[in-house]
Amino acid sequence: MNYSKQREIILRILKENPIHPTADTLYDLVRDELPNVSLATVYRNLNQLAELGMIRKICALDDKVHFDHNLESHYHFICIKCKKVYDVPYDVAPNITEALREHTGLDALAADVLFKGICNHCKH
Amino acid sequence: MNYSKQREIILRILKENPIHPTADTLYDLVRDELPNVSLATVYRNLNQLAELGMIRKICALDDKVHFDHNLESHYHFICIKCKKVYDVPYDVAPNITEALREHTGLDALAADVLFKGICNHCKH
DNA sequence: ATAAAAATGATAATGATTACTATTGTTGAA
DNA sequence: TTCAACAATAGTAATCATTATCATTTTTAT
Repeated sequence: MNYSKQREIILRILKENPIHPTADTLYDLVRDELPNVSLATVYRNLNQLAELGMIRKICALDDKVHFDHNLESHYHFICIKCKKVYDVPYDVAPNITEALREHTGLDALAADVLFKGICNHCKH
Repeated sequence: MNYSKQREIILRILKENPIHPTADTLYDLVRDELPNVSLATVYRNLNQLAELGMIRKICALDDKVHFDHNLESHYHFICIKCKKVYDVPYDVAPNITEALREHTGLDALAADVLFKGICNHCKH
């Protein structure tokens, strides 16, 4: 994978933002710095970075894919009103992959936990 | 919601099948009994039934939505090779909604857990 | 400096899902 | 039972997120 300014900026902006943006949202953010960037470039780079394990994809609702730069084990909470995705600490459900193996014999490569509800901001 | 033969058959076939089918797969199954059914009807009914809480949607990969007639608390395992979705018992990660509240103060209306890996069938 | 490989921007294509519309089916009351 | 109001359907067009294509530009190793 060769260097590209586009990829560097995409990754930096994703890292700066705790909002777990979609490709579309990230496209808008990147365009502030790089007005001629193509939406295809954003998708291409996000998929490449995810493929390399440098970022993660989050399948949050039934529609758009969100992206997460945080590689540590953790989970997510999506607000069904504002659609924001929040991080949830690993401690909430630790060792579930081990529990899966004990209970079912299945080996999981990944465990995605997604809570759905209304965030504190939208409650008020 | 008025009765319709289409909805009855769609729901019955979903209940008969443990495979967590997509709308597309279900469309094929329903057409065996009701050759003139429309794909739009399948989508419309699945969404209505999900809206009413009579079935559940599973956001499994980044692409298609799967449907689940099992309303009991349980989780899922998707095989990254054959794409089949298997049920995982609730015991593997019990009380995670309570754990979420204790750790974060957030109230979750739902908790979706999706393990990814290779199923025993595809391993051999 | 340069040639090969990789990445880009622009846009067309894809594929899942939803919207639209004319028609048909269901329902509850007269 | 009949009938009007309304819900649901089949068929198909439209939408929208994502991916593919391709000519051009950038990166990189020699």
